[in-house]
Amino acid sequence: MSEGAGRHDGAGHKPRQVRADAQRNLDALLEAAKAAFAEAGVDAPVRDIAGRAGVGVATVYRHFPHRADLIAAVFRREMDACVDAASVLAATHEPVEALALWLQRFAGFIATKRGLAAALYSGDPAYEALPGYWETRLVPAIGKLLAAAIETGQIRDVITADGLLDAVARLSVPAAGEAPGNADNMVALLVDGLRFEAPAGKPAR
Amino acid sequence: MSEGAGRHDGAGHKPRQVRADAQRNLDALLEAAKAAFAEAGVDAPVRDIAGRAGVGVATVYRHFPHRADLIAAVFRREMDACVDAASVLAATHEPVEALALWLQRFAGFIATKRGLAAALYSGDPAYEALPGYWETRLVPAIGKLLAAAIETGQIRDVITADGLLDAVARLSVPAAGEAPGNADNMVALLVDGLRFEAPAGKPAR
DNA sequence: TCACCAAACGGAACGCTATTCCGTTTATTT
DNA sequence: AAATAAACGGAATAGCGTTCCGTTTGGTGA
Repeated sequence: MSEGAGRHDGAGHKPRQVRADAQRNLDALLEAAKAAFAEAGVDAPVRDIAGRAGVGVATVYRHFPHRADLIAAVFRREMDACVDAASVLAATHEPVEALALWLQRFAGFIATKRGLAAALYSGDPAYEALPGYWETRLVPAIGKLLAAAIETGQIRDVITADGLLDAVARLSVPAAGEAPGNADNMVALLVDGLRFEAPAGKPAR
Repeated sequence: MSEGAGRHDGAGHKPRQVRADAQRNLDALLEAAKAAFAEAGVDAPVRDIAGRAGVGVATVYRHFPHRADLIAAVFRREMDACVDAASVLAATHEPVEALALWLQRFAGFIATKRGLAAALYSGDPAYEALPGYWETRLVPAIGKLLAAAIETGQIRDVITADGLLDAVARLSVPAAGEAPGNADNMVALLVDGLRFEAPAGKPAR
């Protein structure tokens, strides 16, 4: 969220600071967009988002040249929050529980992304960088949780971080005409599957 | 041909035949839509499609209440063509070759459906019936080809018709930043994989 | 053959969207 | 406090799906 506001950058002659109100608006915008997308899917109109944030549409377009850029920014931001949650959970829970909790958190994250999967396949160049971000940030995060959980001997070492992440994501993408909340059950089942016949553990429940 | 139209309309009578021009326009429309979708993806504007077909937009909406209905109709129509191709290929080629050719045909079909996968996940109710159609028509078609090919002993019996169809479809969905034509290679590889160590065959190449 | 008429038509009109434009406001600097 | 460029809001533009409505036309019964 914070980036190095360069005091002496090589090229700039007049490194005027970013205006405080601009930064405030940017934050409000991202927050409003997140809420709007969760409520109405990624098709939420730009006007609505601008209205929620209490800014004009031009402000939206100043920060994000295209609507898709805003979507991508919100998505990245939420991925970052997921990544951060991983270390917090790792520090406050037993490894296996941390893994399970994080997967539920991640499933919830994906579940609110109605239409995002569709957008990703739309061919819009704004989304091209997202899969790379996924690899770079999420996979290492879950990788540590998974490794730690395996380390305890309570779950089996039968899946890669990448594979687990992908599976949970697919299970969590909302399908037409499916009861919501089912994804959570399926993810839990997955974790129980990992626990099954583990060297030092027993199946849950 | 034998009734006083409107006087006593018996049940099951056709008060009036479908007008010839209406049928012509419907055909032209489906053809134009198919071309437009192949060229510009499923987001092709209704106006463009109507223009290609030489009709007004109202004519489009008379036949298809919503744009999505037109997309679904074109999709179904092309699925039917695929299904028909299966029996033709089965009658004119050796079983294994027929299977391989049909899979290439199917891959080409999916490859032209830019944005269709996205549309399917959009939640639009017009698409809800398509997966069922898929199961009902395509799976039996490939099932026969696959069974016949296995029968020859030249390929292994290690995959279901459903699974094979699904795999080829996934391989063929155009991905952002991927070289086109790669899907064909991957599908060919899949067939070679089926041939590998088959009782009565040898790996291709 | 011809007159009739509902089915079918074309294109303008409507409402909603993303995106751009431009005159005004304001945070920051001097 | 004045100067100034960044940032602003909202109206304008452009393009979409969908609807409306006056006009045309293929089939039919006479």
